[in-house]
Amino acid sequence: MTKKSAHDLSEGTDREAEWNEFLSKIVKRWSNNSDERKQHRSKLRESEILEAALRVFAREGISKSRMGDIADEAGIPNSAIYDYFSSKEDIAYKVPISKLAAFYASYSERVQGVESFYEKLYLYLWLSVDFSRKNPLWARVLYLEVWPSVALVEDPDLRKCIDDFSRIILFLIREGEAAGEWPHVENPYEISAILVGSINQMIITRALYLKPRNITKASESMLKRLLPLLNPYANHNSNALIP
Amino acid sequence: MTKKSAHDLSEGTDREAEWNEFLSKIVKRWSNNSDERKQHRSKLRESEILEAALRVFAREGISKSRMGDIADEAGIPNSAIYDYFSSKEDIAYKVPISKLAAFYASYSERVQGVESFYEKLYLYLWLSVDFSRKNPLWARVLYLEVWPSVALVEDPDLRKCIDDFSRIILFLIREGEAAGEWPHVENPYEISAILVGSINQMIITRALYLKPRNITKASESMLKRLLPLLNPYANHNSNALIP
DNA sequence: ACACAATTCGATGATAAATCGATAATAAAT
DNA sequence: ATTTATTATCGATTTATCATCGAATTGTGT
Repeated sequence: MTKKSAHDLSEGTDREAEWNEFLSKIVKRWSNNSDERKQHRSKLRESEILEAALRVFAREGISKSRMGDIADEAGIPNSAIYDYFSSKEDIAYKVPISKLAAFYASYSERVQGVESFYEKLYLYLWLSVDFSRKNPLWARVLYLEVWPSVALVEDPDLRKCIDDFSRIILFLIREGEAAGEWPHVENPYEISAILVGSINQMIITRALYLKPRNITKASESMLKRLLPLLNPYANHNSNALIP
Repeated sequence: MTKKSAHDLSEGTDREAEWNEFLSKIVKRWSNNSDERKQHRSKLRESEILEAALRVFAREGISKSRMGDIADEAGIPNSAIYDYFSSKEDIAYKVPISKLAAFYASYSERVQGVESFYEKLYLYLWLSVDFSRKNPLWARVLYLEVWPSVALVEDPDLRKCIDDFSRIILFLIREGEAAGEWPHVENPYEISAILVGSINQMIITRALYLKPRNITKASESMLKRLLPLLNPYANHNSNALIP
């Protein structure tokens, strides 16, 4: 701790408040999507199309998926898709956003009560693996097709939504440093790249080859190797954290 | 070293020979592509199309690139492309293969004389960054569009070619262990995923945002952090290695 | 110079994305 | 309950791009 201990409590609370605001902004930004339709059946159909598209994209890959395939999968005529989405691109981008929003919301909920920034960070990465395990079709589309090429993408929403993933990590690294949980981080981008790259690589490998079989265990092992890079001297023990 | 020292030399040589054969097989497999054309102008045109396609893919992204764009870029009529490539997919996959082959060849040459497996591994990863720095258009297409989705790809050549990238790393990890350069590696796939994922994440970030500015320096810093994961106790110094 | 093979490219067909407007379903107003 | 206005649906059509084919052109060996 480099801070004066007299200030620790209040500063800690401020920091906590700042973090909560930061996170809830992100959650809110992506939560209330597509509330523009007036009739109920319409909202229903929109999400049906999204889900059908997800299945088709995961099966065929985005580029080989035809609008007709999606329409067939949803049991509607081809042209009906265009009543909801302006183009194939449009639908390809809204599919991942809708679930990534759910991920942010889920994390926001589960991180409540987690005290240290180390554990917040651990939970974040752990949950991203867990979420992709529970949504394998989505993971396939997002990690194999959309994420890598996000900058080629024109849709600014999708881009922001994915950029937020790393923004959260960088925020946590900085806050943990400010809170004195680990020493000064020379290059937060480097450690962030290591964390995101390694975890995503594991998710990708799993999506492609079904290896490692038990990705939860594998990711826990990996995180316990990588997070100590933040503080090589401390001996964090987060066994108790993960449910 | 756990080996009997009486055998060190001969075993080392065997190991070296095995490694050389392993590597040269990979190099050879991808080197002599497309020597089927009889006339010289034809070979020339084929590579002109490939280069034009690379420029267009890097500019527009593969899915938005039209065959007409590639034809215009190469200054030839649309249909001429089909004299060389069977489809848009076909050309999209041959573009990355041709340069990845050059990377393997380049590594094979430069690794000659490098003694330790630690240094061989360091050089490999370092060179992959350097190669992408020198071929930014290719890096953009390979890392952002082709690599992640390689398993969705039907072309078995491309898939094998990219799988070889990780195979080399795994081979080096195992050989380095067998040679006694580091202790038993519990899960080589984990460390391989960390190395590949982190380095690729850096290359991707560079391709997308031009950050970090000096990717060579950044990758050296990253590798010096990550490779010690192989042997937390030793103090390798590879400063002298990199030119 | 000739025959033969390799290569080129414009015309054309096939496939899939995207549009449009007539019709149907729902909600709102009286 | 009936009419009216709004919203939603879908078949027919248009547009764009991929891909093919074969006649014309160019290069090669004798």
